[in-house]
Amino acid sequence: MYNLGMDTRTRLVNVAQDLLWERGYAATSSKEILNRANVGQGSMYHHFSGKRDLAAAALEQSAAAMRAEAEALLAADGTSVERVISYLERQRDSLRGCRMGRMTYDADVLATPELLRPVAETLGWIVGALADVVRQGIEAREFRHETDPEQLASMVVATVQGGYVLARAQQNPAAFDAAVAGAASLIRQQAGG
Amino acid sequence: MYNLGMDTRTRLVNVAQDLLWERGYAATSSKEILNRANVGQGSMYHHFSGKRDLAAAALEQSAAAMRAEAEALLAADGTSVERVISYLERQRDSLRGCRMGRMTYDADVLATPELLRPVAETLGWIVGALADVVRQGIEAREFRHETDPEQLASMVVATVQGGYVLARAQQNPAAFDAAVAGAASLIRQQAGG
DNA sequence: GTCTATAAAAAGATAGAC
DNA sequence: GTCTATCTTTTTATAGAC
Repeated sequence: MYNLGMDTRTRLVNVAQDLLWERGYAATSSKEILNRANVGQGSMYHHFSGKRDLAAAALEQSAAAMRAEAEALLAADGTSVERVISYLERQRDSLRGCRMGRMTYDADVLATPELLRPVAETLGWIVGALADVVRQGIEAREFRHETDPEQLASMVVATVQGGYVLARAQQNPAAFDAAVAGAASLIRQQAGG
Repeated sequence: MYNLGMDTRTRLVNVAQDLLWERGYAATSSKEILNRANVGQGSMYHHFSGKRDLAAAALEQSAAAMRAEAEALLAADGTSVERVISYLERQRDSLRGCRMGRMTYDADVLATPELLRPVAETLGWIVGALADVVRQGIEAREFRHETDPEQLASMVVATVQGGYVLARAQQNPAAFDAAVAGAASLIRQQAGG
């Protein structure tokens, strides 16, 4: 799974990415990472200064991946309205939640600048990128000219993030789908669809 | 703070409520609860079977409080649209986040039925109560008749939950305010405001 | 009913052999 | 570069005095 031709350092980072997504920072032990990566304790301390340092590398990599996915989605063809809706309705494993958003409820992450930074930057970047799409949509007269791009973009990202919370609470992806459908429906209406 | 005329059991539950909100379940140690409540270790094991049992009592109490707040808000005077908007724009300490919603990113909570139940029930109840308000608004012709009450209600609660995530990521309440304003604006438009 | 003392396990980190 | 052995602290839980 994790040790097919990858070097030790890469395996450690990949496993840490998965465990941070599944269990968060505080609830993930170094030992669990080492076991899953089939690596001895000494190797981690050779490549990293400790658990926090490894987690920082893992979060940076997850942040880059998430940003790349969003970048591809928002740069695709289609009208502005279509691209905003496609961000909302993109196929997601909603019970897994967001690997960046979930970190905001990990007290140790909030208290550790190098762990919080990738989270803040990634979510901030996505809101900004969506706001740009909305601005284009206003110029193209797809959205009403009174539309506040930053507010609409924030609402879209918040709906997705909050949809994860609702779905995980019910252990049912339908709760996520309902929230997203509600947002998409309102956006289509105001765009005159 | 916590030991002014309250009995030991009550103090333990109140402190546990606060710490679960601040740090979650896994990251809160029994010792931290006992210290803040000024209670010896033996007392906790006299009143509760252990940390999980105390946390379950604390979450039940927080769930009841949160539901009571929402109940009061949604039962207030005003049109349906006004009541939905008032839920969105209610004054909140947005950097603190939601004491129920945050638990969905605590792996131990998801794996422990007695801890997950109050979370699932409370968020489910709020979505249902908001959907009822929307249904009244459709009958009163405030909302378009094609409006899906469950979807709109889910979107409203998700916007709030996701707004917390955005605000905590940026450590800035403005991110929450923007998301909520975006949702309120779309709802007012579709309601012909 | 409340306390302290203690146990047993798990955590993060270090030392040093290979 | 990687491993195992060990140390220190913290965590949850139990025992038993008062």
